[in-house]
Amino acid sequence: MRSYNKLGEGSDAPFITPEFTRLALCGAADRIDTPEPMLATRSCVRMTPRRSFRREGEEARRAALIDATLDCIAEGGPQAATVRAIALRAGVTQGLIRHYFVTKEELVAAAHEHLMTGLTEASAAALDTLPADPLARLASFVGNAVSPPVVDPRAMALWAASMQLVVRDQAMRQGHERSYLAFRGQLEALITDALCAAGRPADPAMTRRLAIAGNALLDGLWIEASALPDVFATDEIRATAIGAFESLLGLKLQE
Amino acid sequence: MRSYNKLGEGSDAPFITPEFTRLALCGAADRIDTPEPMLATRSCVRMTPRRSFRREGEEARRAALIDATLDCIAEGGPQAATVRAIALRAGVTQGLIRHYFVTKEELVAAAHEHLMTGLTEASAAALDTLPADPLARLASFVGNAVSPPVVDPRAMALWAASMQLVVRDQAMRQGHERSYLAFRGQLEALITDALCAAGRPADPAMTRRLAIAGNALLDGLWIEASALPDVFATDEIRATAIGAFESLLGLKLQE
DNA sequence: AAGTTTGTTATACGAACGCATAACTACCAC
DNA sequence: GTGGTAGTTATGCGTTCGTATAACAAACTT
Repeated sequence: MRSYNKLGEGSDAPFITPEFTRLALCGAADRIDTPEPMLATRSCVRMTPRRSFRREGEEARRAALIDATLDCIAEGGPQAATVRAIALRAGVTQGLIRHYFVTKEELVAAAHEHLMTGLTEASAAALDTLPADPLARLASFVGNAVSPPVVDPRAMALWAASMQLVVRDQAMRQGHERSYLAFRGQLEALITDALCAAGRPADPAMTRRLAIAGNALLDGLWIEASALPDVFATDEIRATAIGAFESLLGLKLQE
Repeated sequence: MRSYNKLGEGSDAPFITPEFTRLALCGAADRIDTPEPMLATRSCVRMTPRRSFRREGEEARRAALIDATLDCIAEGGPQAATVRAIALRAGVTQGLIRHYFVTKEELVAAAHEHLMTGLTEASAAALDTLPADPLARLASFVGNAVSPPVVDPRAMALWAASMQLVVRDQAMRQGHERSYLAFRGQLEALITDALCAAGRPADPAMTRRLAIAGNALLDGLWIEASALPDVFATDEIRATAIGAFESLLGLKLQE
């Protein structure tokens, strides 16, 4: 009857194996609140056998917990990332979280840092796969930034969750500023190269302003394409982005 | 000793009057958990007199509760918008929320709708105060969209909170799509007028693409200016936005 | 002025939460 | 094989949460 909170919210998710289901039932034992707490564990036969487990390395466990945390936040927002939901998703019991993170807040912070570094690293790594010609390079960079897999509802949800923290928490804001400036710096370098390749002047004040505007354009298109995937065709967003950059720079980036 | 959740998070906020403080203490009565629940209320003298109150109209109460909800979300995210915090902020006790909204979820939905309609209405009303000349009109519209008071960390926090819901909830997504298209439509009309005033062709396919790009540019600049107010000077963002629009449209919007 | 209505307060309840800790067992050294 | 260690599970605790409902009182009716 009472259901103000989603009980067993993930019980029908595809990743829930039978073992996890048993865990979920098992983990709910603190709700049963038995008057006699069954302290005679020695002589009492256990109805449910103790869950078997394997010892994983510390890095593997931490990574699994961080991934599970991000999954929970992406799916249900920060309030859905409870220690029980995270543990269920990571395939462990909730007590283990305390073994690797002294507090849940610390786990969330680690997850956020993992997310941010992953995004900037992915962006940097993508540069290597871009064509060498500066104009085609810029066009590819711009097009990729507004196409899948960069455009992704899950990433968008995580980004929105972190933005809430950014406006409130100074440390978060500093981290966000760092990653923002890093991305904008990449874009500015590409713009400078493209202008030079076209034999156009590349005044630093001008490229800075172009990078600010171009970055905002990419951010906005990324958000709208991720949040409203049905409103645009993928190639429409891509063509719009590249066309806008052509107008901004006064260059023809593609034929 | 235990403080994993912010108890009395707003107890030092300036809007907390002494009366509210008493309410906060009073409202915590369900923690005392007296063994005998003091049912003899008739013969028992009340230690704390019953809080006096005034009957407000339904609209006033609903508006106060909605405002309080938005304040809570803006300050501490969705998880900070508990019924107790909302009621404290609205100057009522928590039971009253149930009298106007059958569930907290309904209150949050009403708050979100109020936020969205307020934003779009403000944007539409601002059109009336703009200059009549189409080019100056577009320039003013663009500049205002990336300057205070539109640029505002509180609005940004609320927007980020709602975006989390947008990617998850279909009804939210439809509402977001509506308001997005409404704003983009305004911008497209301004762009069309500006192009015509300059004697330039205004092909619908072209103005649509310009509106998509221009909207994304404004969104991105608004987000970055709101989230990182220290990175930019206000007039830098403004000048960047107008300059970018000049490049996009191939027009001179200001001298 | 007394009675009625209903907006509002006060209190209680069960569920879920983060955290703490005891019990257990997989794995390693020897 | 036989401990020993520590990674992991199982369980409990106290708090806060959303919701439910009884008690009260401000405003309205007559």
